[in-house]
Amino acid sequence: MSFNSDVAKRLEEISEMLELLGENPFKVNAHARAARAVEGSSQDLRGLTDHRAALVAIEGIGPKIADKIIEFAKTGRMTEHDELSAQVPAGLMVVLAIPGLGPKTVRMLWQERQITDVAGLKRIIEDGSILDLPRMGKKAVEKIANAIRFAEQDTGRLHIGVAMPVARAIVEHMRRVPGVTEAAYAGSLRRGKESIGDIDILVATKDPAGAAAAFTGMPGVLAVLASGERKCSVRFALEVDLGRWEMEGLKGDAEEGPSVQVDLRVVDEASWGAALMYFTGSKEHNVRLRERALKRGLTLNEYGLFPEDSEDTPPQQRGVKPVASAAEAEIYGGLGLPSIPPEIREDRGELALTETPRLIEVGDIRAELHAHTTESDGSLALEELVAGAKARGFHTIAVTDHSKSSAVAGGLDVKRLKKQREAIDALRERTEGMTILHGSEVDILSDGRMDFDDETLAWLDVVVASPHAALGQDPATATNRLLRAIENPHVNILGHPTGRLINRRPGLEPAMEEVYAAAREHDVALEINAHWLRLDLRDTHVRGAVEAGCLIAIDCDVHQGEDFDNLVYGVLTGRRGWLPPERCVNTWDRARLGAWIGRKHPR
DNA sequence: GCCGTTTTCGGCCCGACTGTTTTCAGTCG
Repeated sequence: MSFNSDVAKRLEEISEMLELLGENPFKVNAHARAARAVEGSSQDLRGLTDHRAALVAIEGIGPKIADKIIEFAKTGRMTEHDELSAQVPAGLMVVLAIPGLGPKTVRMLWQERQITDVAGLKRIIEDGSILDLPRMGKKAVEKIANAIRFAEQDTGRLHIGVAMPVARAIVEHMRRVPGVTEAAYAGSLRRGKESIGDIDILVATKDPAGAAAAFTGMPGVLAVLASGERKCSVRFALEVDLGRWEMEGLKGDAEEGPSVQVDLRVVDEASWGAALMYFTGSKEHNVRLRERALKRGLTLNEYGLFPEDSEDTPPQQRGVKPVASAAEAEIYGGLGLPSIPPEIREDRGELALTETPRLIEVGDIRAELHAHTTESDGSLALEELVAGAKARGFHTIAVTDHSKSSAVAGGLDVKRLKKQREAIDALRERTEGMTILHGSEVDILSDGRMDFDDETLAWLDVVVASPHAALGQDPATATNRLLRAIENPHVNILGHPTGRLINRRPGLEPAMEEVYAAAREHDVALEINAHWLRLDLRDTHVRGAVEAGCLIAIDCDVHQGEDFDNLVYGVLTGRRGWLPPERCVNTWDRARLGAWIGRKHPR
């Protein structure tokens, strides 16, 4: 785990333990916020621990928390964390993680019945003694029991590539419901996060009851969790195809199969923009917007931006006319801000923008530079791959089958490479309008050596260098390994730099600042591998790389035809990293891209 | 515990839903 993640985890735990001890809620929130600031930071905070002022300069980190971070860097411990851990049983944190059980209830269970873990909670549910506690009726207890059951089989967050098709299908379903004038998905999915907790669907309609009925009654609904006038929640069945990664680590109820919670919010058309903004989040972004509104004598809620007054009743209930409400852009404008793209609404500096940034879009991408054929572990023949790239309007496709060390993936040795070159030359003869580059996804061996000698690397048209094995090595070794690959004079792109698989394995944890600096110096593009199981670089790394002046490549790592469709996830990740199109080599025209690649492969 | 274009002290976002209540507390997003 990276230093930032380690620190964030401890700060988050401090926040939760303080909450269970009944501490000041603002102190609790301050730690939670600091944890998010640390987790979301694009720089490795370990490098800042010699400069206290630099830590304190980060929003959400003050002098006290800075000292805790410094202590952790020096000693590997946080005294406050240790002291709190001695007071709060570890099992209580697991109980707190059960949806529907909040700090007040868990604290009450702990104090009144000495419950310190899930097993204890199950025991008093089974013997019925939980019913004697305040606010614990039959229905409440049944809900808790269901939540425990689901939590025990829950796999955590859902990959964006699994959630997105489901959300799109539900939005289409809701659009066809009579009376519905607008439908969209919101939440972390709209922000393009790599994984999501649940799916948020928003509709505008004149017939809320009809929309709710159409939602709770649609095919795929396994259970209705809540059903109100403005909000419904259901558990929805998932069909998951992990393709060449066999299904592992993603499981659901044994009988029902994997599922996801989907929330429907029903709003009036007039407040569509305010509602979409509110339900898109992030929570931190929204809080900042509300604070900003208050400073300007306004109040912001999911119904609109209103003039501030001292009444207790919310303005929309008193017929107060909003300053803005129908469109997101109007509300940002009313707050003196440019429109902020959903992907960067994370309270990571976006509210200081004076104009809407031009971030990369799917339509900007003109080339795929990382693709496999049946020669290694792809399922597309050479001709099919090139046809697929052409169908998407690309001007360049790079054929980059695995190198010889990736034996299980059918990696090519030099002899097979030469033969492949003949086939590519022949295909070039009969292909118009498409530049076909003959490259290789060359293994970066565990010590940083490349899987081919320099002569072979130079002979290839393009080289994507990727780590595939020894992904558990320590950070220092991993850093040297990647730096050595970047320094090779024939490497164009560093492929999936960390080798992580989301929710599956953490991958390498190199010193990213050093990787950025070397990549910039040696003119190597860092890849955003667009497969939704990888998204590697991840969003925060992209932000760091962009700030460090690096070039980025967004590649689908095509193994089968559908993989081209993963481009959207790579682009979303780029947008979350504030990536402008000109810094992504896949957006360049044929000549510029060819010249950039060719500098390392002279003919 | 953090923060400051009214502040270095006194604030800290806002509303819906649920279940257990008879006016509201807790949770969630």
